[in-house]
Amino acid sequence: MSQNRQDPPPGRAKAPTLIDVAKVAGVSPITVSRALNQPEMVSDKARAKVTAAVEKTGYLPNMLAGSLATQTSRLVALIVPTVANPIFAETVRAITETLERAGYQTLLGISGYSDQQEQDLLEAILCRRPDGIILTGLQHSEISRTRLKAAATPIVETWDLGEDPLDALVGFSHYDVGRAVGRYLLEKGRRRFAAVSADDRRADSRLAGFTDALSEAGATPVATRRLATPAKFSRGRQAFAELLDEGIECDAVYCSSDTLAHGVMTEARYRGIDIPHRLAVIGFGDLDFAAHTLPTLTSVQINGAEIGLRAARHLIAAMSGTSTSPDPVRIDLGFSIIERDSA
Amino acid sequence: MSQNRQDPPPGRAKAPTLIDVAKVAGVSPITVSRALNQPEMVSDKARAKVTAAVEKTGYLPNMLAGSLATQTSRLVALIVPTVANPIFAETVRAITETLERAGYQTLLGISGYSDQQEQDLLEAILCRRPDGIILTGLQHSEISRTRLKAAATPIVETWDLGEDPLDALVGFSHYDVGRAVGRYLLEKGRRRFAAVSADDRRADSRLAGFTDALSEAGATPVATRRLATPAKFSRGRQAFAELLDEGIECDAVYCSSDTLAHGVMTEARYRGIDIPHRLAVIGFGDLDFAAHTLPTLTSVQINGAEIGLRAARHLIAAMSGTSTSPDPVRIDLGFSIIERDSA
DNA sequence: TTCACTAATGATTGCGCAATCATGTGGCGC
DNA sequence: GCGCCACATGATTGCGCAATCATTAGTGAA
Repeated sequence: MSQNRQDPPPGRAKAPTLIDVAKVAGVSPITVSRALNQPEMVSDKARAKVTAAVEKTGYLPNMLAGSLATQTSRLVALIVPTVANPIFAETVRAITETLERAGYQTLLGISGYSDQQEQDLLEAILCRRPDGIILTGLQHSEISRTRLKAAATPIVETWDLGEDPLDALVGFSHYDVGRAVGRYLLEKGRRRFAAVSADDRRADSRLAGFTDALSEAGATPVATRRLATPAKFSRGRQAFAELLDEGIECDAVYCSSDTLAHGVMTEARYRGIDIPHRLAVIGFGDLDFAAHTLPTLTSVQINGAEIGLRAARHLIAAMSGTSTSPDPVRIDLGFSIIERDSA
Repeated sequence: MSQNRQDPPPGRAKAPTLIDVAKVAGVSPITVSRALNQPEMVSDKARAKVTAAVEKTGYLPNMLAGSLATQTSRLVALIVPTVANPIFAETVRAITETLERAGYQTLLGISGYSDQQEQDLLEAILCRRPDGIILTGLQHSEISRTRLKAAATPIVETWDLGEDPLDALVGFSHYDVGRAVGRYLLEKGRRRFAAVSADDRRADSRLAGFTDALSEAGATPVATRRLATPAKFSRGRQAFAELLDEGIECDAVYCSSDTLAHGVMTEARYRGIDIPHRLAVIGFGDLDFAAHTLPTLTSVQINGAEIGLRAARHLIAAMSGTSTSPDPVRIDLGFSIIERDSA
C-alpha cells in the first residue's frame, strides 16, 4: 500500500469497485463478478443481492482492468480516410452499429488519405489492444503492415479488392468500375472524354480503368483533372469551368464522385450546355441527391452500408473464434451503373 | 502462476511486454518505462539501449495496463447523433484531429438522435473510464445525467446553448437562428410561410424560433411538415411536393437544413415555380453546395469544425488540469445568415 | 581523502478485475 | 444415517504497467 494512501478521500469520491459492491451486497468480490458476467452460475438470491448493491452504489465495471485480466478489450479499431464523404459516413455508421450490437466499441481514426497518418493512428490504437481492426483500402505503410501482422488480430480491409490482403477483404474493384463506366459511355456513342477525378488512391484506380477502357477503343481522354481531396462540389464545378476556359471540347465528363459530377453539371447548366445532348456526365457513389438533380445523374451505385455491415459481421465472427477457417475471406460486393438522364 | 501456463507458448506469440524489452536491453523494467515516458530521467546510454531493444522486439506499450496503473485512459468519448450529416462530420473530424494532436483518442458513439441509445452508449463508454466526454446537445436521460455527474469527468456539451449544462458548453442558440430566419423572410416581404423541418430536437428549437418570429408579426405558417431524420434531399423534395399537392399556397419555405432546402428547390424548379420571385427558400448549415445550386441557396452559416475545435480545446485544458476554474464555460459561436439568390 | 549531495537505477506494490483452484452446502440414493 | 455428487461460493494470483520508496553510482567541496 504505497500509493493512493491519501488518508481521507482527497476530493471527489473515487468510482466504486467490485469490492465496494461486494461489501454492500455481503458477498465476495468474485461472486459479484460472476453475477454480472455469468449470471447463470450464481444463485437467484446472490444475484438479487448483487443487483441491488450495484444499483445502490452506481457501480460501473472498469473495463481497463477487465480487459487486462481477460486479454480481450472488446474494442475494434476503425480507420477511414474521411467522414465528410457521406458514403464513408454510411460505412462508419453500419460498422459502429453492428459492432455495438455484438458488444464491441469502435475506436475511430481518420487518416485523411495519408499513409503516414494511418500509421501513426494504428500505432496509437494498437496500444489499446483492439480485438479487431477495420481498415480502408489495401495500401498501408511497410511499418504498418509489419505491426499488423505481429498483432495477430483479425483484420478486415474494406472498400477495395486487390492482391495481398493482410487478412479478410470486403469491397469491390475500383478499376473495374472505371472500366465499366468507360465502356458505358462508349456504348452511348460518346467519343471525346474529359475526366475530373480526386487524387486519392481508389479514385486513381477507377480513373485507370476508365482510361484503359477508352484505350481499348482507340480513344484517350482529351483532358484529365486530378483534384485534391476532399472532392467537394465547388472544386468539381471550378475544375470543369477551368477545362472549358482552356477550350477543351468534350461530349462526356467522367467524375470520380457524384459530388464532383454535381459541380460539373451545375457549371454546364450555368453555361447553357445541354445535358445530356451536348454533354454526358457520370458520377460515382449514387448519393442521395443523384436521383434528384436536374437532369438526374447517372452514377455508379455501391453500397457503403453493406460494406460496413459485412466487414463488421466477418470481424465479429473472427473475433469470437467461431470461424477459425484460416483461409482469408474475400467478399466482392460489386457495383452497378444506375442509368439516369445525365448520361 | 495459475493461469496462462500452457507449457509451451500455445499458438501465436504473445505481444512483448516491458519486461521482455528490459531483458533485451539489459536494464530493469522500470528503466524501460522511464525511458519511454520520461526520457529526461534516464541516462543517454540507458535510453539508447532501451530504444534499440524496443526496435528489436517491436514493443508496443499496453495502454490497458498503463491506464489502469495511472488512472488516466487518454480516451475521450464522443457521442453525435449522426455522421451522415456533413456538418456533424466536420465536428467529428475537428474533434478527433485536435484531440489526437494532444495525445488523446476518440471513442465514437452514434446515437441516432435517440436519448435511450445515447444512454446505452454512455454506459458502455464510461466503463472504459474516459478522461473526457463530448456530447451533442443538452438533452440527456435522467440516468445519463446522474451517471455523468458521478463520473466527475470533464464534459463538453456541443451544438446547443441552453440552461443547466452538465459542465462546459460550446454552441449557438437554435431558437435564435429560427427567429432570425423568420424576421429575415418577413423583412423580405414574405407573408405566407411553409416549413419543412426535421424532427430532431434542435431542428424543433429552430422551428419554434421561426414560428415565434412570425407570430410577433401576426403571421403563422400555412403549413408545417416535420420529417423523420435523417433529413435527406429526397425527403425534402417529396415533402414539398406533397404540400403543393395539398393545395398549399406559400411564398416562402423555411427548411431546417440545406439538404431539405435543396430538395424543395428542386421540386419547385421541376414544377416551374420561380425562385425567388414566386417562392423564397432558405436553408440551414450553409453546406458546400449552397453557394452553387441554381439559384444559389440563402442559408444560415454555422461552423461545425469550429464547434469541434473549441470543444476539444476546452476539454484538453480541463483534462490536463490547467484550467481548474470551477465556473462552467459557455461559448456562443453564433451564426450568420448568408444571403444568396433563393431568398 | 572524506563527506554531503545529486543523478541514475532498481525493488516492491497496487491499479481492478477474472481465471484458477479450493472449499463449503445441500440433495439424493442406498 | 452415510457417502457421493452437483452446485454455489470463496481465496489466491496474475494481467502489464507506473508510483513510491530504497539504493547505488557519481560529483564536487572542504
